[in-house]
Amino acid sequence: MKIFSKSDQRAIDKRTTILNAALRTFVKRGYPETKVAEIASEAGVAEGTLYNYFSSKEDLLLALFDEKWGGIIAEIKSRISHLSDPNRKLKAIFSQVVMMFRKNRQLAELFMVDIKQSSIFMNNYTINRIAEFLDIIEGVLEEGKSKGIYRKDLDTRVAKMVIFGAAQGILLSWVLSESTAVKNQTFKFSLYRAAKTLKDIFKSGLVGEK
Amino acid sequence: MKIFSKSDQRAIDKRTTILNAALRTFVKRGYPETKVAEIASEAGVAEGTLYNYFSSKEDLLLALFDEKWGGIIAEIKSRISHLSDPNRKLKAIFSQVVMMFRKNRQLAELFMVDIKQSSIFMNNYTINRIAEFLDIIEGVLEEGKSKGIYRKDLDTRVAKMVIFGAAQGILLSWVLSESTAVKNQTFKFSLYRAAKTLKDIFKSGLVGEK
Amino acid sequence: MKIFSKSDQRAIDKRTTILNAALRTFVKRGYPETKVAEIASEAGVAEGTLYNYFSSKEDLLLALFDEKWGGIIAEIKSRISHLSDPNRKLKAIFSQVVMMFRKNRQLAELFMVDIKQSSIFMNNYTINRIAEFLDIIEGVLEEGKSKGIYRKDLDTRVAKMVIFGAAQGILLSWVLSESTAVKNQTFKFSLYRAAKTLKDIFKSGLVGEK
Amino acid sequence: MKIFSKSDQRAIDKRTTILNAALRTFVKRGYPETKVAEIASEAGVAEGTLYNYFSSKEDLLLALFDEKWGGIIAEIKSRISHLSDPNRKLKAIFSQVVMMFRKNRQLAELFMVDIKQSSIFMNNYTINRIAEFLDIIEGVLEEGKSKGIYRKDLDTRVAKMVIFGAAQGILLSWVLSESTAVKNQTFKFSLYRAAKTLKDIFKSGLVGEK
DNA sequence: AATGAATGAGAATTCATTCAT
DNA sequence: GATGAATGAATTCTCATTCAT
Repeated sequence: MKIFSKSDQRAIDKRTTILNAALRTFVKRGYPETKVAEIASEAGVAEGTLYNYFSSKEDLLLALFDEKWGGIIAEIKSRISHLSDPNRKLKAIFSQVVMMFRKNRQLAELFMVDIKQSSIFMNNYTINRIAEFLDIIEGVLEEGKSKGIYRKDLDTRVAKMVIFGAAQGILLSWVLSESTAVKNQTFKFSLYRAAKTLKDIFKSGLVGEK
Repeated sequence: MKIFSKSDQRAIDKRTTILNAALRTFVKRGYPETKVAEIASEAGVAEGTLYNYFSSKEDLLLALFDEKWGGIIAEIKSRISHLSDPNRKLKAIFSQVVMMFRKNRQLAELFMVDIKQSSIFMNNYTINRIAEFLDIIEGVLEEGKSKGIYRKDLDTRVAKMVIFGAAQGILLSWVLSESTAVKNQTFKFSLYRAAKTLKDIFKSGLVGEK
Repeated sequence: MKIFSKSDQRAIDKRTTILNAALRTFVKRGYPETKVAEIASEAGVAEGTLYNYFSSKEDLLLALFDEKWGGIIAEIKSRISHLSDPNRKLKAIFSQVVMMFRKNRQLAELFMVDIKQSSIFMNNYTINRIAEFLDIIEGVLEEGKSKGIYRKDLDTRVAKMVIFGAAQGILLSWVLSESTAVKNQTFKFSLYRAAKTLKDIFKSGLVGEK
Repeated sequence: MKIFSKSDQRAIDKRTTILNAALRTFVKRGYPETKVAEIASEAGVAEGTLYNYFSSKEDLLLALFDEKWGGIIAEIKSRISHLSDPNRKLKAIFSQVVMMFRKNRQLAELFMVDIKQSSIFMNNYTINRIAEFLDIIEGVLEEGKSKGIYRKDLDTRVAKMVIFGAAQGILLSWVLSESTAVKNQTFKFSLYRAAKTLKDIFKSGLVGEK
């Protein structure tokens, strides 16, 4: 069953090659410092070729965000669809994010640091993409409220931001923990330990289980 | 007791004038889109003059961060020094941050959105300044642990990031809540209500008190 | 008697197809704004194919000029060969040009406006082609002088340029008369009326006959 | 009586310097082939400086056209205001143009050849500037008609284009007469002789005086 | 100290042409 | 002959910073 013709395949390969080269280079230099020439060179194509697949340097960042983020969202939706307990759903959401980012650390750096260096960060499009993720969380929280698992007075619209922010904080810690700036600190950051702490806090607060 | 000579005073005034002009302009346009000429014009001085007080455009952002952030830190330290209960200290920290940002919304936008658009974000210096704030939180958490108020197994190095991230999430919500992209949503964001939600979650988790 | 083989014929058709597509596109966008890709698309062939028939984009313009202009010259020569009166010859020359351009307004625009936007305008080749036309006029003028119809002191080398320029002025008027810039003017340009004015002026000057 | 301050004067000098350098370079290479870097170098300033005085390369051409053309128009208007005979006025107009271009041959080349290579040629602005000149001619022709000097049936709207085109033809001849393409021709073009021919033709047509 | 004109390095993007298939 | 993906040279304009006045 051949889905793609040879030339389609070639195009797809090249597109992916360029996208991956862009990811590596954006991460290595940061978005603004990355020169188009460098991406092309990294991908082993001419600069012009790059513009056969993407309309601009920023489009490259947007495409990267779109594809990778879309993949995460899809995976999360698929995972939590099998679960009924809101607590398990939240846990699944977080593990999925953590796993995803562990598998591709560059992605975490790109999303946490570089995506904000571009004007696309404030685009409606990007905001809506992030909102998708927030909406999943809010849905779970609402479900938990209606099932009597979460407190009745929980403001889910705020809570989702708290959770999102907290997760961001964790990821930022992780990213920074290996940056040169904090490398010399003795503290060894463990993403799994951090996720556990996060879960504990949201489960029962800072105060002990008692 | 004269501390500053007249010319010193004039210099300080001009420095402050420029700094405030920079703040307004950075907030209005975003850091990368802000032209030095615009800051100078906004401050009513020549471009060259600006360089008598700051070594570069980035230095301006750094100075802004430094002074404003430093003020917040100092204020927080002063406030919590009178308190003994870690919970109250945490609350004081948050209210202080919220009040500070409420008073100067531009500052919130700058720190939440623009500060990351500059490479100074990853500077050791900036990280250390943020670390100062994180250390205050960690100190309170550690104090709470030793006093038996917080759970023994709380990973304070992670928890401080969670708290910081959560606070960032709240502030980002607030900033975005009035962006054009989400303006049409009916949800009216209240910083106070959000702060309460944050406190509740950290106090006892998502699950209800009882 | 077969002059062209089937494949020759096909080739000629394609050449003509491309040439006509180029004419339409040059006229629509102007020479510099016309992209080779657009001509190819308009002609329904691949970009590469175009280079099997023409060596460059400029060559396309040159060929267009050559063929169309050559056709006009040939037609003119044929028409005036039957006439003996220089005045009638001049008139025939003008009517022929006017008719030619009326039939293909795009051609007029291309020759009046776009041909000058290419460096080929100053090519020896192009100049010589224009010179061909000028020489026909000069020939008629000389004939008129020797027949005693035109004044003895007429500088035919100058006069031919005057006539050529005047005709250009008329054509330019006509082209511009429908440009947006002058469309709102009430003046409705008539190419025939203009030709008559031209003839009258050259026949007896600005001053009235009597 | 000091009209300009020192810095104004400096700015004006530099503006003029750049404008003249642009004129020389446009003429030498043609507009499209002229690189901004070359103009800057020719003017002895940095490239950036050029953009302190003109907003773009095209603006430079426009300014050149504007100032030089405006000067010609103003001079012509001044000259013919003292005359009452339409024939003398027409003659004055032509001599003025010829003198102007003789004094600055580069200008003639620029206006006849290069100005059309830019899209500004079809700008409303440029067309209106040219229309100014045409209107002067039309005014004289109308005056001649009402004074009974020119034929009653003269279509002045067409005639002005004929005259303008004829003048253009003359100037083009002159410009081309020294181009490499026709340099080897024995014909030595005389602008004065050409102007006389032009006048004769318009005065009494191609046919002799009597 | 203040000025602001001058600087010039720096980079994204276009598009005619080529050539492997 | 036809294709169209790949090429990469080539160029304008920006703007933080400098420095002569």
